[in-house]
Amino acid sequence: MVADHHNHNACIQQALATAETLCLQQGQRLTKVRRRALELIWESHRPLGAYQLLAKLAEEGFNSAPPTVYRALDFLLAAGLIHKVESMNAYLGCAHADKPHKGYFLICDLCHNVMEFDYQDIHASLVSKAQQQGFELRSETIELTGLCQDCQTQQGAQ
Amino acid sequence: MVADHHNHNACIQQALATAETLCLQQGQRLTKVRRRALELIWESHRPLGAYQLLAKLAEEGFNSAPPTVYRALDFLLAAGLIHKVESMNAYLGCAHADKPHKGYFLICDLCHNVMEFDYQDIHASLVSKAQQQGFELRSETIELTGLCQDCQTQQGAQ
DNA sequence: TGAGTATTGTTATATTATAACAATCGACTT
DNA sequence: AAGTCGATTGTTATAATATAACAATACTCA
Repeated sequence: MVADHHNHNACIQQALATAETLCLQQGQRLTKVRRRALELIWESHRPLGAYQLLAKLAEEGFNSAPPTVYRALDFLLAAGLIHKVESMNAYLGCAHADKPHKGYFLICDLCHNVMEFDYQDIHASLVSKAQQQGFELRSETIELTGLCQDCQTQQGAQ
Repeated sequence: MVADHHNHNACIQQALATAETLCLQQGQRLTKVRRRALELIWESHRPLGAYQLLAKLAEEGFNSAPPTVYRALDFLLAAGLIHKVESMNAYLGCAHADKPHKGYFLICDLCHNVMEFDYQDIHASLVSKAQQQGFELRSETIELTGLCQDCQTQQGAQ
């Protein structure tokens, strides 16, 4: 069981509402399976693997073949509603889908919770670093692992 | 054909020599298959997939079952002689194996060449960012994609 | 209603990676 | 030189992640 640091239900509802709005604005269709996939990803609150998600969808009567889940994931990624955590092959709800941004993550090696963090200055450094080498930046994968505060405390307590 | 921006042969020899030295110092054995794997990774000069590497090793008479290549890769990763590019599931020679460091990469979306870049200030920012959230950093995955200078030029020329 | 596009269903397969246990090798001891 | 023990490699099987290709259905809009 994960401690509930916040009202997670509310943050799921918020994310879904944002998703509805964005899709409407952009003439994209948030179909049943896409919507439910997004909701399930948010419910997990830590990165969810494609096949874990597929299993949950299957339980609810959705088609259980891989393309179902990968199509939903592709859609949600393209819409900026989720991020892929490359180092885990797993997917995570994006907390700021309304403001296009890169996902910068802190991933706990023990509890596997993930925090998205702010990055304006780091982003600027990276862009300028790249420019120095004549490189035109398109995407950034920033995934940091280590121990979150809770897990440090628990380790110390043992 | 890739333009030869430098004497790549020399840089492979350098890398192999460093590998020999490091392994000796640490009482690790750079066996035939490990040595050849490292050499092949360097020869490609861009990230090489595990099964691509396996195929090359097989051509040369090494065992052609997956564990062969994954064991070699695990060894080389643990020794800091190569990096894994998570966003490509591919492996790359480490240019500074003698100084422990994280791999920070610029990856060209077109030619797939990869540049490792320097990062002291970015590293410092990331550590402090993490600390602000009570997070103890262990590993960093920094993979930037975009267009390298050559590919920008070629695109413009078309 | 019909035509055309987007979405989903379905089957098959590609790609990346690991588990488990047996055989062999190397380094060191006696 | 033979014995021992741990590290390395061989071998078979399978897990985990992801995509291709084409058919069927649903949605949109004229």
